[in-house]
Amino acid sequence: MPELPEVETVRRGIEARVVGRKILKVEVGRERSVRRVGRDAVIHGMTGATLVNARRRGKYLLSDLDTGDALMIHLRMSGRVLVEPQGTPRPPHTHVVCYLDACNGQNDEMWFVDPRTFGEVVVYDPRDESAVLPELSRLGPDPIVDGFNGDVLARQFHGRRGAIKQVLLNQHVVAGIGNIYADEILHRVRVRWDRPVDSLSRRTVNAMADCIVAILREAIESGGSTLDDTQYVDIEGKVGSFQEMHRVYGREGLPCLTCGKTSIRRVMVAGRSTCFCPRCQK
DNA sequence: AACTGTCCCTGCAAGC
DNA sequence: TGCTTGCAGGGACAGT
Repeated sequence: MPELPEVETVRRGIEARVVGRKILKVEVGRERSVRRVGRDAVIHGMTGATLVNARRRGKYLLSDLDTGDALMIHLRMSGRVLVEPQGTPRPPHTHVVCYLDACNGQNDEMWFVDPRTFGEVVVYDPRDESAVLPELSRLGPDPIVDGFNGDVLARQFHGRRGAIKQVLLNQHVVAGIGNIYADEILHRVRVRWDRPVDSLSRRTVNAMADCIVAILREAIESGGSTLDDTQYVDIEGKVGSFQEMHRVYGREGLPCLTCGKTSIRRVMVAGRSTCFCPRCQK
């Protein structure tokens, strides 16, 4: 599932393959993928426009257009952005198609593909950002884009209560961490998912900040994590490899790779599966 | 303000 | 074999 490292990998792909190319024509299949502003706004907003950059905040992909408008793509659970030569058969659930101008003699299409349709494509006037995308202004710091360390994390934890895992999943606290990386981060810093956030020592918070940055950076270098359902692939359709480095996620019943003794346990927390080592994580 | 539960949606796997 | 059921999960939203 796309979390920060997967979204960052897609961002890099858009930067390399789409930025600077004019969008000649736009087709929207399923209205639900453009539900926020509607079909006409997306078609009219992107037709004839050129992406001038590819940015990211947490799991939000953002681009400024040369028309003055902006583009936001959120992959949510199952969204993909793919760039393929014009005429390539499109996969099922291709909801938005952008025809790109020729680059090195190649006419390409950029597709937004999303089986579960939780993802969305938004084109908007940046002056209306707080009205169209109010959640952007509420996002916490991005561990890669923004300066991020123990001081920042301690400040974000201040006044909060509840289980550390749910706090890490809260995008208002830190932007970009999802279910997989939350489990991996907590395992590396040896903290159990249900530790109250206000019970963590300052030393542990510092270590956790270091783990957040380290794991997310390592995952970006691996091109993200692709699970067995292969929902996530990069813009070229290639799978990531960080799942091979997972030490808890998807390893229920297997021996912990750190202590080598205890089996990884899985419990459901707020409807999300949570994997941890009962021996290593306290 | 911050927390909890519900909902959205489809594909797939397990169970009967 | 073919149905039903449950699970996967990000985040907005409503309710507390």
